[in-house]
Amino acid sequence: MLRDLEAQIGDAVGQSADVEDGSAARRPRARRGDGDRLRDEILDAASRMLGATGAVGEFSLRAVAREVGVAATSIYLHFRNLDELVLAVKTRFFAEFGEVLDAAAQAAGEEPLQRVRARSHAYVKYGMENPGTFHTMFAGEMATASRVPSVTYLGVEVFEAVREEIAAITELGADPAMLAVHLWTAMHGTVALRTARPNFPWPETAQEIDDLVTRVLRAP
Amino acid sequence: MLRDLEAQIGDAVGQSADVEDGSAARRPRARRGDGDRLRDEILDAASRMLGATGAVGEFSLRAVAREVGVAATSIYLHFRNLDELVLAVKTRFFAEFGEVLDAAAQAAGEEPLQRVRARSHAYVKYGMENPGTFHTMFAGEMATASRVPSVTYLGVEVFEAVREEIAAITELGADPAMLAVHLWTAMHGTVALRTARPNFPWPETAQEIDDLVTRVLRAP
DNA sequence: TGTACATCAGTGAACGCGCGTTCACTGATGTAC
DNA sequence: TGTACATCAGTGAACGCGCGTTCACTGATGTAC
Repeated sequence: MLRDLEAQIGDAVGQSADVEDGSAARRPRARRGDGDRLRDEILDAASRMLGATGAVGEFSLRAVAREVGVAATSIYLHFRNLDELVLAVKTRFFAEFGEVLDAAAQAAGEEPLQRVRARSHAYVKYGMENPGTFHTMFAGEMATASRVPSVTYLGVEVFEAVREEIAAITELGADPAMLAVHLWTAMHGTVALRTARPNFPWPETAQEIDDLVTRVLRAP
Repeated sequence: MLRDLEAQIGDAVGQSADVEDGSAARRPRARRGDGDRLRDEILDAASRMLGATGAVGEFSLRAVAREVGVAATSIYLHFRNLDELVLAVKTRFFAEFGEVLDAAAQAAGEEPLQRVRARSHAYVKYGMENPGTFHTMFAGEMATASRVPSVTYLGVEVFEAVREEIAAITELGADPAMLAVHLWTAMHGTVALRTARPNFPWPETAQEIDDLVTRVLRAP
């Protein structure tokens, strides 16, 4: 009862009475049947954190719980362990990444070469603007220490989409799958190297991508 | 005295008497003026560990000390902190990497295109065979949590060497620096993607590299 | 040739911290009767 | 319309662990006299 009163006063003042530690305020508990809301909030917080830093030092189960404003144990209500949470984040990242690339291709019209070109630019743009996200998606087992095996095929749609568009370009005189791997490799390498060596005097990005795409795809 | 006796017995039997915990046996202390020997041993152990795993879970100052068979505090006799040790390892890795690439170019003869080709194959081969080393060299600040800034230009020789060889190829009709970046990017991406997605149906490596080099370097 | 002493090459206990995970619990809320 | 009760949505203390770093120390060995 005393606690209720304190809480009301706290709410009236716009803050809870005894929280002064700088972390997110204790979040209100969900309504009955609405329990999955916390799952979303955890996923949101984890995505935000992994997207920002690429997971290095600050990411941990406890850190996610702090960010959400919830007890560390509450994570276990929705994810079996940390690896499962990270896998969920990766899956979400890849879905978003795929949508961004598809939207870029869509905006480029019907001509398959232009679509591939747009896709390539979007790939690098996304990677450069979201290095944490990119790192989380691709650094995989090596960097995340996440031993979830199912990551193996995450991101295959990215490849499939570009392979199909390349196959639609006539007179290439080469295996579209090979060319798709070339392009994927080149775009991925561009992002990886540039984020790893930000101070190197790289050529202007758009020009490099255009030149790479042209060289990889032109007929002999 | 009793300890000396025990040690002698231990040596005679081929193991030290009271060490049974599975870690490396306590190493003998260096002779007077020979103190830098420990520095080398620490560097060796750290290189071995980072080269094997790419640093993820198992690497730590204390783990290095255990591997060497020395008290954790002894590391501080030779390195100011963990970051400095990691930087020393990276520097060593890049020196070795550069030598491997140079040797490959050397073995390919005088023809610059063949040298570039050999360099490219060696780049990918080294990366695929030493994923931990590769990751340590390039994942940099993002994955290692090492905030040493001087890493920025580590590996520039790798670029410089290939740029010069490309410049020596006549009738390219393009900026050699741009082409060198293309190749570096492509080889780097090949290693990065293949180690990140080992189960993807990649084309045969040598063939892909040859095709990539040809496409990137051929005149219009 | 002997010996006091400075130096070198380390050691070991302790610190405070954050981590993943377990366990038993709490208290609000919807529902069956 | 009232109320007992099951369920839901969490909490909080505790565990054992390994970490980076500090501090005061130890004991062998070379060297100056």
